Amino acid sequence: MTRARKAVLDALRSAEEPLSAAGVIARIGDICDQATVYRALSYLEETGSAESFVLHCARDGTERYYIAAGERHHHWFHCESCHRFIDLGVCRLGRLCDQLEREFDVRVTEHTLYFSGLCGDCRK
Amino acid sequence: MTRARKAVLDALRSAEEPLSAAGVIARIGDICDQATVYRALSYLEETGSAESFVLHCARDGTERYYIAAGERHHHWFHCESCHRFIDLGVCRLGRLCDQLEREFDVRVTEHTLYFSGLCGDCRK
DNA sequence: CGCCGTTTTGCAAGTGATTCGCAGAACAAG
DNA sequence: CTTGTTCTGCGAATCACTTGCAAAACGGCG
Repeated sequence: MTRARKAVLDALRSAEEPLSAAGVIARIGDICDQATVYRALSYLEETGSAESFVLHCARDGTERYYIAAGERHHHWFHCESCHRFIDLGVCRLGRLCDQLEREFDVRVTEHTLYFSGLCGDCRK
Repeated sequence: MTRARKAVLDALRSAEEPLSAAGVIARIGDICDQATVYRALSYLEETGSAESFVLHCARDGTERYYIAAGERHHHWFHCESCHRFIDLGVCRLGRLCDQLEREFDVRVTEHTLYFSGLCGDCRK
């Protein structure tokens, strides 16, 4: 693993929430170029060390967010007010996926799911 | 409802699947300008006549897809081979949303969910 | 119907996120 | 150390989408 890729993976691991490319660059942009960050993120995803999803948020626009891959994949809640993410724990769609595969005769290889709204703090 | 907006809404209604802005423009680009299509899509979504989600696909890249709003919102399956969408029927996440709201003390105002993989035809 | 203030449109240029081309740097194997 | 391969930085390009602005369409109302 090269220096740049390691730095990107470390950034993802130490973040407690999904990071956009811009987020990664904000953290380690001094270590390597933004093109390198993008390439490293693609590489990490291709090799299974990271996962990503595309999320649109009013403040930051549409960006792809990355997370270091863990044992099992998680889903996230995004607060539209403070723009933090809350980890909703491991995926609960296993049964639904199976059911849909049977019901619609498809092979589901991946799914994208996230929730947005207001977190407890911002709702008060 | 203006001519352009009506044309865009008709395009969404007559499509049996989510359309990207490019898809709409392919259908009615001769009637109005692409900027108008984008503006009309935003307008339709703001006023509740359409819904959208952002999907990434290997062939077409990352685009926002729109559907004419029906009684209840649906979720979709996207085939990575023929790039067609399959309507998976109305949302089945009601219970899960409620549960997550209680479990994590959040207010879920919207969610994004779609599945990708291979459809029955392409799997053969 | 004609006038006037508001909205919408077309066109062209601008943004923001992401990707690419290319030449030099870092590596890996022998 | 040499050589072939992979990775990086830098700058330019691309893609999806947005905006500024002037002309066109619309909506009331006298």
